[in-house]
Amino acid sequence: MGVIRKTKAVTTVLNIFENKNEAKSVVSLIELVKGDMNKTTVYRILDRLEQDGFIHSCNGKDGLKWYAKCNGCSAHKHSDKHPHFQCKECDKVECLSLEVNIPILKNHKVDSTDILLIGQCESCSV
Amino acid sequence: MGVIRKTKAVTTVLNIFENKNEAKSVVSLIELVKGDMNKTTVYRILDRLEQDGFIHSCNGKDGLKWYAKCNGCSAHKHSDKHPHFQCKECDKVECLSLEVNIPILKNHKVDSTDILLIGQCESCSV
DNA sequence: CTTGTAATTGCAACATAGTTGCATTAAATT
DNA sequence: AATTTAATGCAACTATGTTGCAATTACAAG
Repeated sequence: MGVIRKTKAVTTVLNIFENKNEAKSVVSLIELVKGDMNKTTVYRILDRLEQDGFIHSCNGKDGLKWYAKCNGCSAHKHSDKHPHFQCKECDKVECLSLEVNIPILKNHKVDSTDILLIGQCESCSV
Repeated sequence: MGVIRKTKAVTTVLNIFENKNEAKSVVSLIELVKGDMNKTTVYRILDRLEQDGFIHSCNGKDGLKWYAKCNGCSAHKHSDKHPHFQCKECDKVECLSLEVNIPILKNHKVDSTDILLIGQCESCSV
């Protein structure tokens, strides 16, 4: 299941993440590849790439989904549980290499976390 | 600015939060008061109540907005920066009274956090 | 290199969440 | 009771994301 074919569209999307190690919102990705492929295709490629561990997603402050390249992930082991930062001025999302330790909750099984820090990025806090 | 009038619609929404101290998604609120008021009104009332510190919002795992009653907040001081928990089975959102301490980030001004723990709630982890 | 098949894509239509403008209604102040 | 202005309803709209299906294409097998 889940063979990923190296189509032109997949290559295009992968290149975007390879060339610049930067998180991208789905909306901006669709805009970026407009003309090369359909928005449906973008959604489907992102799903596949995420399932196979090439990229990971997080929710931005406005409820929009962002994607970024994974470091050290595969379809089997997803080690990308890092927090993210979003600038409230320019909206840019960054992956943070931080450990945030969450206290154990009784009566709850926690199996993932969504941690987003919101504020001003370096360029915007002048 | 921002005078909140005690209209029938506002009272209805406030009662929902007073009677049961439980987070509600906007969608479920609209459904709950269908017949009593328009969905536009629901969105606008939620905005006003949040601005005035009666309720606070958080983003669920699917990017949907959830609201819950504030404890100890006002329009001037918003002390509700607690994390939330969402059950991946039943989707229910709970406020957690936990302190999660975030390491200081150099080059970033952090002024709020969005922390969502995802897993199984008590009723669903049988 | 050709062929078979299953993954991938495009497209149009749809679904859902949320917003806006404007005319109407109704709190609350006098 | 009259006045003022916040609040509401409604319809139309925007944006994000999904689905079904026919057409295309990667790629493995011969």
